[in-house]
Amino acid sequence: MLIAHGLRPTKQRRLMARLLFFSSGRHIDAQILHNEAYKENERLSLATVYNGLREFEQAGLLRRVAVPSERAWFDTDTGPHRHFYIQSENRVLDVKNDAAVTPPPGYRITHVDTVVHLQKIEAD
Amino acid sequence: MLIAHGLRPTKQRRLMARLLFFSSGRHIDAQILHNEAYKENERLSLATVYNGLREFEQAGLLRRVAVPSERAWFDTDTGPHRHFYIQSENRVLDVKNDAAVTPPPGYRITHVDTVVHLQKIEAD
DNA sequence: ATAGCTGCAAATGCTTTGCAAGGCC
DNA sequence: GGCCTTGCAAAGCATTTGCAGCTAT
Repeated sequence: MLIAHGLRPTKQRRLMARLLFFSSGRHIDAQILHNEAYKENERLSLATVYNGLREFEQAGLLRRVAVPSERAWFDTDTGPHRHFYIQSENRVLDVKNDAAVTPPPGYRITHVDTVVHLQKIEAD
Repeated sequence: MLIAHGLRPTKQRRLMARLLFFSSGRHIDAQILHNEAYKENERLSLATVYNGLREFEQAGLLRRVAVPSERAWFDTDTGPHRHFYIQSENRVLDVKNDAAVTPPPGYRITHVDTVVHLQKIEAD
């Protein structure tokens, strides 16, 4: 998987990949991933986690989620789908149903933020 | 306007309000606003701009836009509408047409990020 | 008068980077 | 072996905060 995306499969990157993709549809930030590595008694510097997440993102393995948090969130599901964000709990969830957006019980929608990402078309 | 939103109309806040709302549908961050203040030969500390933007946001005069920029963007239009974001130029635009999302000429859509903001419903 | 603001600088928190040491092909 | 990667610490940014002095009401 790493090789297929042009990344050398080092010990650290293999660990990160294992933690990230063992279960699907995960939402993580650098701290969380770093903590998980420590729980597995693996040494992994925080800087390497940041660099690794950026590499994975550029390789198309992760997608950055646009939540107004002070931290950067990544989603292991790179396909098109929407997110719930609970600011008070700093938590990110997937919108399961693709048709209707139904908030989880006990929560109400305050507002919806839609950002269409653009890229300049190169001239020939 | 400031008084109506519970903010004391100090010199600095009046200046910020003037810069922000003189024209409509503006997208700004703290740096931009600070620069504009300097162009008008007004002294306004960057910290005051940050604090002011936060106050304006909490007062409902501004809305924070969820772009994956390292800086926080604010929109003077607090109504529901969508945004374009051009990462390479660090620029935010409104989606004009409410029905179809048509990118400006010369740009193509890379992906769409939708975040539904939730809030916990307080128990009675 | 007095509660609330502002300015400055320092602190904070997240993220990136420089560089020497180590690992992968 | 040679080049890419890691780890650590330091640097870099954006943003917030502490506090003394100032300002609306």
